[in-house]
Amino acid sequence: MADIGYPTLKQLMYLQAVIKEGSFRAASQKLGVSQPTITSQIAALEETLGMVLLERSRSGTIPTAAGRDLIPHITNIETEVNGIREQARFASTGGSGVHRLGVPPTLGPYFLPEVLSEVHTTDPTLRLYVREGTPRELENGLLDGRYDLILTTMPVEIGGLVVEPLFGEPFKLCAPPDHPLVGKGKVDASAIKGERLLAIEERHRLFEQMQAMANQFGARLMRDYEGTSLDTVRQMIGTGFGLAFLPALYIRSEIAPRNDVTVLEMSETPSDRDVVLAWRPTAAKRQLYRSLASQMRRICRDKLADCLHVAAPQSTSVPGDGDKYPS
Amino acid sequence: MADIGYPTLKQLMYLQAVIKEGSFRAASQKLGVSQPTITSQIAALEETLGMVLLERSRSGTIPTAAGRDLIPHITNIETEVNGIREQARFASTGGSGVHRLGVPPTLGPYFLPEVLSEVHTTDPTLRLYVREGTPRELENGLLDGRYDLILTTMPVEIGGLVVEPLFGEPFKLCAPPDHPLVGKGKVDASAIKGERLLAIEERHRLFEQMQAMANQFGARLMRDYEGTSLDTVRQMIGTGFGLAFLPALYIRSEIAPRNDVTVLEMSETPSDRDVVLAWRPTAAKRQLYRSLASQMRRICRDKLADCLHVAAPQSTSVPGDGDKYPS
DNA sequence: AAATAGTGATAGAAAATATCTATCACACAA
DNA sequence: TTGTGTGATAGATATTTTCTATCACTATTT
Repeated sequence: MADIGYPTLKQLMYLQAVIKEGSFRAASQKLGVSQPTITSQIAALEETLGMVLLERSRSGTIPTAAGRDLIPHITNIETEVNGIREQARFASTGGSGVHRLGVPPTLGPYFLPEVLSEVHTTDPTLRLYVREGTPRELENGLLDGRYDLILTTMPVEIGGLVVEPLFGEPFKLCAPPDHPLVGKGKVDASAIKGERLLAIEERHRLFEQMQAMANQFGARLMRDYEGTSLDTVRQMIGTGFGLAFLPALYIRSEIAPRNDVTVLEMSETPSDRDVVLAWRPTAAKRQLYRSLASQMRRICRDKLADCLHVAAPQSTSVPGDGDKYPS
Repeated sequence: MADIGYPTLKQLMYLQAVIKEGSFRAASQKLGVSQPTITSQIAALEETLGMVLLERSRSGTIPTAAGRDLIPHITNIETEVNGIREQARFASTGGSGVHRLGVPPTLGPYFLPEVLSEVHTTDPTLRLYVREGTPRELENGLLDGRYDLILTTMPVEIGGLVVEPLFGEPFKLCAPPDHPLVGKGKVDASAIKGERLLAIEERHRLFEQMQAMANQFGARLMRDYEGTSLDTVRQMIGTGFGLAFLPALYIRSEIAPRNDVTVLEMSETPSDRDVVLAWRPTAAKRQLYRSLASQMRRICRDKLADCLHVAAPQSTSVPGDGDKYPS
């Protein structure tokens, strides 16, 4: 839009006040500036826009048709500016606002419900907008700003992020109820040597961990029947397809309340997967994120200690993090 | 809303550009200002609002949650500001805009349809928002800015207005079809001496004119049966209640097409009512209004000369109009 | 008729803000 | 190691905003 200049917000507010008060002097008193300020700023506005906006007389002033036409626009602008200021006010009173949290689908849905209620009670102004993605997607999304922080599992591959350990999540061997190993007490590693184990799809980080566990016990993964989700894997176990290692939070959430799958106890347990919260070192709300991580650890210690190994309360950073930003 | 300051429009536009372009330098190139200008203006905005709005790094910048939350507001403000500029552009290309025209209910509905079509064809950007009122209401409304201009009849009682004569509107005597005077040729004034005439309600200027005409011919107004509108008066004439003087434009619009009322021809005719267009001497668009008055006279001369006495093409001002504003 | 009180406009000075150039410190890529 | 990108800082300059003092005019009051 060529030729026509830009008004300033002050000019528009001065015009609105003159129209409302009916005179330059009344408006100047209302706004706390001098009357010549109002006169000159409105003259400048009229020159910028190329329109006469007010009819001036010695008994006061009324808007022209052109001036009147601007009023709805100015009212809308005022509303938006006050919306901005309201958000600023909200932020200044400690409001935490909306933050986008990325989570893996094999973890988020089984962990977040355990903690978000208390997080929200503690800070009603903090709202977490949760979205799922694979660890690769989560890390890339954190880097390019699509997430503000992510819940993920080690290893975090992109350098330079702040990484706060939350807990280690054990895996447990699950079998159909009529499997020969059920009811036989602790299962030795030799019992599943050569056994074919079910697994989730390869694109999940969890697949690699399932692969590592199978290798650890001399078992093999069935590559012909991969589950698209943990629920699918559970269903396959329940219908007698085979055994699988499943994560503890999933078991607690989706298997413990049922009896279609039996959780076996092994004499030798596979390694935990280490769950962490991560964010950019430049994040404006990094103090808030650190507090959030601490709170999540505490809730895990209070409520989930029987099935998780809660991490020690200190952060680490992945190599590449400079001294510039305290984590 | 205490404490929180006001952003400026430029600051908001700088923030929006940085978020969109992904870096201060790209935004400064896009906006044609130097990069330190962007840096310092956004820092000032963050201080005004008390919020960190951007995460800065050496690879560019992304908005914080607080910064992102401002984007819809800034977009709305930009839209409204461009709406203002669009109106300015429209005005600068000769657009006439919306003007509020006050008219008497005994005249406006019978006159405006004769002229507004051509007025609109001549200037499609001129829109007249028509509202009715009594002459007293019209003059007061013009003074306090509720109307931009008014169609009214003389005398204009408030001083200091610009008054452009349009035409003189004759009155004609109307009778029921079976009245003894019907079919008797021209009616002498003596024929209605002592006759009781119908009239409109007293609050209309027209009532005074009907009173004057009755006095002129030695007749009397019926005060027991006043019509609330010209249509009501016509209906009363048609059902044999009596005679009345009615204005020529009303007759042309509402009676000529019917045969329930007969228009008599008198050897002595009553005075016209003088119809004028009036506006404030300070009106920004007074040149437009003068052109409008000229055009209305010309249309009356072209189309309505058989029933109106069109005024000469020059304006007069009611005493009280200073030399300050050309009319 | 004179004085007073209100209006918006103008002139020039002062204050405040915005923008500039030059340069810095840092990180990353070649 | 060098070159190229980023945002930040310092100080100067330019521009804008606001002020005080006063004007011209009109309407009201005395």
